[in-house]
Amino acid sequence: MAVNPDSHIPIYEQIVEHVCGLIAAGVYRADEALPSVRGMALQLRVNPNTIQRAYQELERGGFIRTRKGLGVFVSTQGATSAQKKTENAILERFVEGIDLGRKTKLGPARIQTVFRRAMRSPRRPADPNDKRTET
Amino acid sequence: MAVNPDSHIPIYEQIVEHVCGLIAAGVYRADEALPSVRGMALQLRVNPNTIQRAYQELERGGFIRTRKGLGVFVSTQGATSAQKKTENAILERFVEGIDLGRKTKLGPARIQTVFRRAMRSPRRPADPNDKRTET
DNA sequence: CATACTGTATTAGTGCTCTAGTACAGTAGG
DNA sequence: CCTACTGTACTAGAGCACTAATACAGTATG
Repeated sequence: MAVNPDSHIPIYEQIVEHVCGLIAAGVYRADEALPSVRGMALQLRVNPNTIQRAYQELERGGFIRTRKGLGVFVSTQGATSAQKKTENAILERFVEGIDLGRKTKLGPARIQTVFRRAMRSPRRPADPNDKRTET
Repeated sequence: MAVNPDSHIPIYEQIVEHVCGLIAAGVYRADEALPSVRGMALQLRVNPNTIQRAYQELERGGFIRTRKGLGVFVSTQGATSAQKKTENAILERFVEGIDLGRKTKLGPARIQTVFRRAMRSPRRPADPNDKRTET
């Protein structure tokens, strides 16, 4: 994963969504340790404080548990919570798009066509408006 | 339309998308005048400069033409351009959502289910539209 | 020309994000 | 105990995006 500093979405939020996705996908499992604050900061080339803020939000969301001196661990219900959150995020994106379509008087059929096209597109191509980036 | 100042999307960009949608929908037709910078500012309760910036971007995108002392007008190809742009915006939202789903290992069927649910939801403004009822 | 409307430019201020440095607190292991 | 690793807290500052106020410039009309 690489952070996109040009996005209007703050870096710490990009990280939150990224890590949340990894937990939801089962890359990090319950009770498994995530990279340390400093380690992750090195890895993503951002300031440790930025990571800390992301981890704070993840803890507030109940996805992880942090323990001083030990590290950061996926919480027991982390995976299911993350999955729920991610599904909400997906729903939100879809509703946003559909809303746009309705506003410009596109019919449902047309909107669905666009969706099918989106399903076919393999992966997000590099975009100036991109909100998240890949590893 | 109500602007959402709490969004991480800048107000001027919200306005750009909004006006673009109106043009695409045919609410404003070719050569028709849009509300003046100051008029729109009053209407949306934002600073005229914010409107100006939105109009600047719309002009750069070729959707409108501005003339000192006269006003702002929908360009000849404004509608078709706006439709194209809007469809791209929709596609982008969909791809974003789908991408999220893929990252969390959701199958296509599951993703489509979420989409259907989104299609059913009548309207979901990500912002409280009725947050303040000023004059 | 005077007025009143248009859009434009410039400058300033506010708030948020991010970075940086430093210090503190808990745990593990030699 | 000492060291080295964990997370945490705090302060200060730079940079940037957004907003705001004000002054400038062009057009129409009487």
